[in-house]
Amino acid sequence: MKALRIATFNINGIRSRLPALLAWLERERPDIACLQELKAADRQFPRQEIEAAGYGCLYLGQPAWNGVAILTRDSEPLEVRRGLPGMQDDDQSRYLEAAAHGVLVGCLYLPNGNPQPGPKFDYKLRWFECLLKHAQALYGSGHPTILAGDFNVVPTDMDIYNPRSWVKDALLQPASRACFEQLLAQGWVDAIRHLYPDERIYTFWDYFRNHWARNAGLRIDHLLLNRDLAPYLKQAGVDAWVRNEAKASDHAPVWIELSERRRRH
DNA sequence: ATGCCAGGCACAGCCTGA
Repeated sequence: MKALRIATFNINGIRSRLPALLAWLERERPDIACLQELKAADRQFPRQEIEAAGYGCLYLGQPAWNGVAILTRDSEPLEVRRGLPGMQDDDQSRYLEAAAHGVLVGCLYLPNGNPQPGPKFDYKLRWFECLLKHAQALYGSGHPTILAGDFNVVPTDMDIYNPRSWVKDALLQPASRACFEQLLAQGWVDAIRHLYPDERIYTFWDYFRNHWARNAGLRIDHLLLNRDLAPYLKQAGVDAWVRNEAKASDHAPVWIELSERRRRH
């Protein structure tokens, strides 16, 4: 394993946010970047600009909504899968899987699920069940694997500034949290929480109510490592400076750094 | 209980996000 930096970023519109994306790539130089909420059809994806920045890319878009991409520095990602197994008739672009830099990467944009209860929440749980099934296979695959993306789940009350005002939100529902806990029960390591067990760390601050200035955030973007990759985890963090820029996405990038050698067992 | 801000599209008010 070579030292790697892997990031996930819900960009909230890759076309309107392209200058911010390029500035972030240039400053942070992630080896692998998973993007969500492209809000662009494939023919609108800014491939040339991203390649000019030194990144190969795979993308699964659709007009106006959703959309995921995997960017790899100085290389071409090898596509493994587009779409989640069991969701073949899903018309929403939410999952892309690729191999790059010796790692298998699943880039996901889990459904929001609001309002709940209702069909959108049912769809979220159905999608999550398919993810759990696929994640189980990936976990024991023998390949160093990461699941990265916007999971649209606040895992615990420590992952939100104030759960009371969100108690009815799909992101905090016991059923949503139970699915996330099932991922952890499979053995996946939540990189941020593993390295910072007691800290309040957020990845999303909505545009309402001055939440960014008040640091009233949620942690919903996650990087999960399987048993073959977790021993290499060295560092993790949030590029909060991105959220402070003009016309920023409501999410900030989250990243991990892997070391060349195993660090733990 | 609802709107708040923002992107995208049908380019004018909706729909969606979380």
